[in-house]
Formats: sequence, structure tokens, C-alpha cells
Amino acid sequence: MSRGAKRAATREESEETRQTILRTAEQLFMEYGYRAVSTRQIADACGLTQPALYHYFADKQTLYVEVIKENTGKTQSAMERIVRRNEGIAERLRLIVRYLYNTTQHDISQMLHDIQHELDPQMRELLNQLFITGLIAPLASIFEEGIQTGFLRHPSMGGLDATNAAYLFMSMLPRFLSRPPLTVPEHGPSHASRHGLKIEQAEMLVQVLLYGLAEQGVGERHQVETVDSDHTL
Amino acid sequence: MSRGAKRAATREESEETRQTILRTAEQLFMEYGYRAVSTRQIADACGLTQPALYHYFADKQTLYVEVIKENTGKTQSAMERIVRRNEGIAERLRLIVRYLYNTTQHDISQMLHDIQHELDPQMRELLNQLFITGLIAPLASIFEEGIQTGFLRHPSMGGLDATNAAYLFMSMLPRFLSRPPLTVPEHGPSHASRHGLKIEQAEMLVQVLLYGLAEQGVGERHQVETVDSDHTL
DNA sequence: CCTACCGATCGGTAGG
DNA sequence: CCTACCGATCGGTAGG
Repeated sequence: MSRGAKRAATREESEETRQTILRTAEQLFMEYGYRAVSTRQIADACGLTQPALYHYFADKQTLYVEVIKENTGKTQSAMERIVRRNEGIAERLRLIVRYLYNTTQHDISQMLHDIQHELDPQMRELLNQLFITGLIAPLASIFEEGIQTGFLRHPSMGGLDATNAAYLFMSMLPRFLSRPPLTVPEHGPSHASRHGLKIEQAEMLVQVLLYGLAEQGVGERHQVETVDSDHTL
Repeated sequence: MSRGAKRAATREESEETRQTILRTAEQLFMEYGYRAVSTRQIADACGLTQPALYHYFADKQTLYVEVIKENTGKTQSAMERIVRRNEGIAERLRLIVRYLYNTTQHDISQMLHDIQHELDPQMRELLNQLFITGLIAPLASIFEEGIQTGFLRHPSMGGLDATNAAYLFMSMLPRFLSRPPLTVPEHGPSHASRHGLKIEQAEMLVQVLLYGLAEQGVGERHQVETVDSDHTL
């Protein structure tokens, strides 16, 4: 084999190793958190020695930042693709929930905690911006459309503005306690698909976000209970 | 001073020191997580040397477990008191949100992460049970009442069962990104209290949970979209 | 409740 | 990409 061929192969392998490190680090960081994952764990899982990592990434923090950049980039692409689809608000929200459930099994709040508490202020600011422009903004654009078209309640009528709706949406995603929070209720001994009630988790979540838990037009009267503010005189 | 008086004072001081450690450890653990808080940090914040902690608690894990026990116990009392109040479902939920916002500024999902990943299986099981009986159960009893009285949509009609509703409720609580997710929208240059729209965060959250973001009876038709299951044949 | 100290593990570097 | 190694910090113990 010529030197040229050998070097090309080495370059490819090097890039492959880099990708392996990124994927492995992502899994570990997202499951256990930045602090709890050691550089030796990552190296072991890649079949490398720990110092070898420092050939590919300057330090642990840089590796973490690259992981988040990669992850956020992919998610942003997928979300913008979904946002532009020719579907209703609800359906596009369902698609986003399914995408996030399938790709990131982790709790996103852990990632945010690490960004706030374990990183340099500079990196923190960078990743916060990535999070907002990559995840919050596409989501908010859907909610904004819903508000403009009158499908969603206007902020001045007791609704949420688009950005806050996006944050609330994100906060509803995590599986609580590592066990799925939204299991389908089994009523009676018959199979779940009996009454045509097998509602998927993603759909259930969007249902609640859009229409709430209350029976329509029944029970207590609080619907758009606009608080008269000037109590305090 | 007699020996007896001195010894009594010492015993009181000892208990006081123990409480100081518990309060300090709670703040640190809840803000930064189990792993990120060192026993030396806790000791420093209490004005003690690090080995002194081991006079009061067998080890770091035991201290953490005691913190959670104390915390959960107080919260359980408060929640059960609120549950028994003579108020509507929505108002009691608002009171619970306010209580949790005022007492625990932290993200509860971090506590759950630490319980799942940083503790012995035995302690994990214990604290999971405490979490369920202390926080989920009281909340679920409110939702169950709402379902029984017909105020909340029945699980067989596309609603959530009481336990899952409780989990969802808890997951909606955290302030996202350490910044409040539900800021009140300011519309126009006028003061926020202009149109009588100053809706408090706790109330806003309960509003969304109960009635959703959608305009009532407007836009897409998905209200109780019961999925016909036998698509796959 | 202190001083002194332990073994283990951490992130990172030197040098090849 | 490895071996060898560094200083710092961790949770915890000994002994008083």
C-alpha cells in the first residue's frame, strides 16, 4: 500500500474515531450528567485510553460543548422541517413530540442544569443561545402561527405568548422518575384497543396542552377567569 | 453553671448544629445536585470542619437521605392540608403551585435524577416510595376527585387518570433554564395591570393544565379526537 | 468538634 | 494513539 492511501485511511479513521467519541459522550453525558461522567469512562467505552481523548478535544468542557452543538443542530433541522409542513398546529406538535421522544430519551432539564452550573460563563452563553434559536424559536413559531390564526387563545385573552408556550411545551416532555408518566389507562380486563381509546403518548400530551384536563363546559366556572387587577389599592 | 445545665445546653446545641447541617445541605444539594456538592462545601457553609459532619451523619448518602425525608415530610403535610380544604379543584391546585414555588425554588427533576443515579438501590427504593406517597398521592387524590365529580374529563373519554395527571402536573412546575418560563406578557407600552390581565404564574399554569391553550370551539377540530385503534389489520 | 491523614479518582500533561 | 505521571480534590477514618 502506498503512503498516500495509508494516510487517507488514517484520516478517515481519525474522523470516525472522533464521531465515535461524540456519540459515546452524548449518551453518557445525557444519561448521567456532565459531572458524573469521567473522561476515563468515555475513553473506555470507545476502546481508547483516557489521554487519547485529548488528541481530539482540547478538554472535557470542549467535548461537552461539541456534543451539544451537534445534538442541537440535528434537532433544529428536524424541527424546522416539521414546522414548514402542511399540517395543522396540533399535528405538527405531535410530530415534534414523537421526534424528541425517539431521538433523545433523556431529560432535557439535565442538559440545561449542566449548561448553567458546570460550564464557563462564555460557553454557557453560547449554548443558551443555541438552545433558544435551535429549539425554542422553531417551536415558538408554531405557537405564534396558532395565535395569529385564532386557533390558540390570544395572550391578551388569558392565553400564553408563543415563547412561554414553547418553554412550557418543553417542560412537559420529560419522562418523570425515569418511568413514563403518561401510560395509557387500562380500564377493565379487556384489551386496551377495545373501545378505540388507545391514545399515543405524544397525542395525549398535545391534547392536554391544547385542550386541558377539564370537561368542556362542565363543573367550576373558571374558563378565562380574567383577574381584575386593581385589588391592591 | 452546674454540670447538668452545661450538658443540657450542649445537647440543644448539638441538635441545632444538626438542623443547620440539614438546612445547608438541602440548599446546596437542591441547587447543584448530589455529585457536585462536596462534604467540605457543606461543612464550610456551616462553619465546621469536614470530618465534623460525620459525627452527625454516617456518610454523605445518609445526609442526603435525611434531607429528602425532612423535605418530603413537610411538603406532604402542606399538600394534605391543602387537599382537605373547602375549595374547588382549580383553587386547590393553585395553592399547591404557590406552596411549591415558595418553598422549593429548585427543579424537582434534579432530585429525582440524583435518587435514580447516585444512591444505593435500597435508598433509591425508599425515597421513590416517599416521593410517591408524599407528593404524588395527595396530588392524585385531587385529580381523582375532579374525575369523580365530572369536572375533569374521564380517562375513558380522552382524559388522564389521576396518577398520570399528578406526574404531568409535577413536570410542569420547574422554572425552565433557571429563568421563569411563564412571564406575564406585556402587550403594548401601557402598564401590565391596564386591562385587568395581570395573571399570576400559578394561576396561569393551572389555567393551561385545566383548559389548554386552544381557543374554545375555534380552529381545528380535535377536541376529544378518540383514535380508532383498529387501523392496523 | 478538631488535626492529621488515607486511598481513590479526577482532569490534564509530558514525551514519544 | 500509548505509557507514565502530575497536582487537586474527593469521601471517609484515626485518635484525641
